[in-house]
Amino acid sequence: MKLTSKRQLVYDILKKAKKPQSADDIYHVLGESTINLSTIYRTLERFHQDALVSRNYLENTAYYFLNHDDHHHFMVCDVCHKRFEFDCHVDTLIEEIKQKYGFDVLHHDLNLYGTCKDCRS
Amino acid sequence: MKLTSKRQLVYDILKKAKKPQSADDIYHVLGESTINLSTIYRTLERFHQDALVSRNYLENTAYYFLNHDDHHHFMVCDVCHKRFEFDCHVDTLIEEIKQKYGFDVLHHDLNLYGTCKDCRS
DNA sequence: CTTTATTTTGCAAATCATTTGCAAGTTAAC
DNA sequence: GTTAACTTGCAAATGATTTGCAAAATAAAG
Repeated sequence: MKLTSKRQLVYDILKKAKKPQSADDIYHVLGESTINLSTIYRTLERFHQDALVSRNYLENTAYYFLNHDDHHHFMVCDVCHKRFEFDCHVDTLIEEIKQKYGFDVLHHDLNLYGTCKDCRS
Repeated sequence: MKLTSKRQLVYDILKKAKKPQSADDIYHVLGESTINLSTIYRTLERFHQDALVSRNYLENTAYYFLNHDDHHHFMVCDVCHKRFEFDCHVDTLIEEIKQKYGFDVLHHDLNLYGTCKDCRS
């Protein structure tokens, strides 16, 4: 894979980001004069293929984050639609899956939906 | 919620289906002369709001299944792109989340990605 | 350091899933 | 039955993502 300036830009944003980024998030950070949206999509897809990033779908939008990051998971509140991150420990679950189905799990995607603390009260 | 013939049709399909169905899946079963695609979308969304069905996103498509069904989760193979269902036991995880964050989890969404048994050999 | 082969990018248009406005049709309740 | 409220079809809009193609950038070779 060639190291180009555009790819570097996208990579740097993912590196700095505290949360998974959608193509559009990145586009808004960089600005339309800096990079084309489709370049971002192609870059993210490429990174994903080359196992540099992981992808997580929230609703119908893809979010990407560097693979060596801790992975991210969200709780989405049905009432206020805010998103909260949570720590996930599914290692034992994944180990069970490997044993049971012979499926080698490389990444996973876990979202929770419900009502957040504030909206419950 | 009014009981209409179109809603009945959509409900019956979800009832009979062995796997979660996308709006398009249902549309293809019923045929374009029977129901309009947007009616299906509206119906599924309504069912979802009224907690009759659950929704699961795979890639950027929403899949729906009746709430009293066992819930469904998929393992998606990166190589052959086939989808396999697996039993999931995340009850303890969800209980932890409630304790830790005060977030009341109503449903969840868990997909695994990796390499399936056949593609590993 | 120039030439060449290969890959990447921008742009515009296409595609896919989903949503929406509006007028016409259906349902529930009086 | 008549009315008020809700649902549906249709066509057009939207949002996320993909694609074709020609121009630009990069790496490789000379």
